[in-house]
Amino acid sequence: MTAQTGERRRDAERTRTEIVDVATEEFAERGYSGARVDEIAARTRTTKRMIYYYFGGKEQLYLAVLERAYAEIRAAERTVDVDHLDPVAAVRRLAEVTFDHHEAHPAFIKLVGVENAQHAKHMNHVARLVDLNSSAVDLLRGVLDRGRAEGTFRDDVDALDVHMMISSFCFFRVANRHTWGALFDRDLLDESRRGHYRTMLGDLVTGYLRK
Amino acid sequence: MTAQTGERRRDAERTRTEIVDVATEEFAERGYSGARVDEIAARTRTTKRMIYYYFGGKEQLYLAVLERAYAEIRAAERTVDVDHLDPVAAVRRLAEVTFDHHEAHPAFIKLVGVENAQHAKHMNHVARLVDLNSSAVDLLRGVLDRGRAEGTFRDDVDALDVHMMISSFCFFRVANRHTWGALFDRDLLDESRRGHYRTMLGDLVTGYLRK
DNA sequence: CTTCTAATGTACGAACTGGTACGTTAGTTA
DNA sequence: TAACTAACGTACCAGTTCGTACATTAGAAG
Repeated sequence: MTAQTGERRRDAERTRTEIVDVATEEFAERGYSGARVDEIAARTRTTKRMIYYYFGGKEQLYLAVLERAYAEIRAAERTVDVDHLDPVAAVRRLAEVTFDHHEAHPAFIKLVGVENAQHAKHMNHVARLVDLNSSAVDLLRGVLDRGRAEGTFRDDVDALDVHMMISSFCFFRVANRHTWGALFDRDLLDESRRGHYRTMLGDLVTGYLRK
Repeated sequence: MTAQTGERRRDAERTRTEIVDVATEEFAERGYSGARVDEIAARTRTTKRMIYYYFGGKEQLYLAVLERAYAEIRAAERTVDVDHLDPVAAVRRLAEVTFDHHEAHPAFIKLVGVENAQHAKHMNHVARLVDLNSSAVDLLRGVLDRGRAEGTFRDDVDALDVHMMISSFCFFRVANRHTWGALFDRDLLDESRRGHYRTMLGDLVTGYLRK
């Protein structure tokens, strides 16, 4: 309750946050079973004991990591404003935001991969996540409705399918960067090709939607 | 050299194959560090000792798994014949073959994820893989050339980019099945939606390519 | 200043896990 | 049938890794 931040040697909140920060990197990089509790502790200014003190165990720590990662990305998505754009431009804008998100949060992408590798069994235990998650799709649905009413878009498309189309392109580019680089000698995240792929995604989606 | 197959108690080739079969499932399901050598051995008709006898260690076994998985999928790709189809139909056919492949080989998809999680560091040690891998893209490039010559396709598209477009859609659907199911309550592999997604992919790609 | 507790650190144990030393057997060859 | 080798099995070790018992301290409360 005091204001002497920065010099306190005991700060529960700070310790918790730091543990989750480091754990996010560790789990993203090595997977659930590959991640080492000792390693996470070592890269923190505190000790392994604190992980068990605050979180209870490796699994609960992973849960905390997952929950925070999703909460962050959904919060960012909610800030997008597309109402002042025409439907085509709005869809393109949404695709670009998703594109940028994926590029800016590689650790998140990796966590999604880790969670899928475990059949999403942890995610089901975090009820809060499901509530958070419709925001991006809801935005998209609104835009699609406008486009249909206007007569610009075909009217047999589902918002979730379009979201999947966009996500898959963005996800793949980040997630499979390494095998793609090894097999085809092309770095999908090379800065010089960034604009090209961003435009390509927009063309792809709007092209599909148009009547 | 004898012909008494089926009753031999000692069959090196059979033992090797069986180990790789089981290891493929184990590595795909649990990841590299999550996979247990003891578990692989237990699910085989032989013992852990044989894994070390034939492969040398966990890492070399993983390499053998990876190499065989890629060899299989590339071999299947090579069998596609698109020369008798017009460019648009041929592209659609290639997309569908990729789509079907991904659906039929979930273990392969998971291995790709596992390998990317490790920055594809093992793949670089399997030189044979890189040679194998251009087949799908070469086929596609030929079709794109025909389409351009014919005037049907835009002429600013790269075959590798189109291949990426197709792969990303197919990959995502299989790889992220579980988180998608948990977050949006939609099973991307549900049989009743299979045809829908297959058509959607074809529309998407051919729509993008057309002038 | 004393007391009390949340927060923190140290040291260690039990189970797991990759790997190996050593012995055995099937099947081939002379 | 005797000798030889590839193929196989058992038992075990050494290092790792999650988790915990126990001791300690910072800082708030009275």
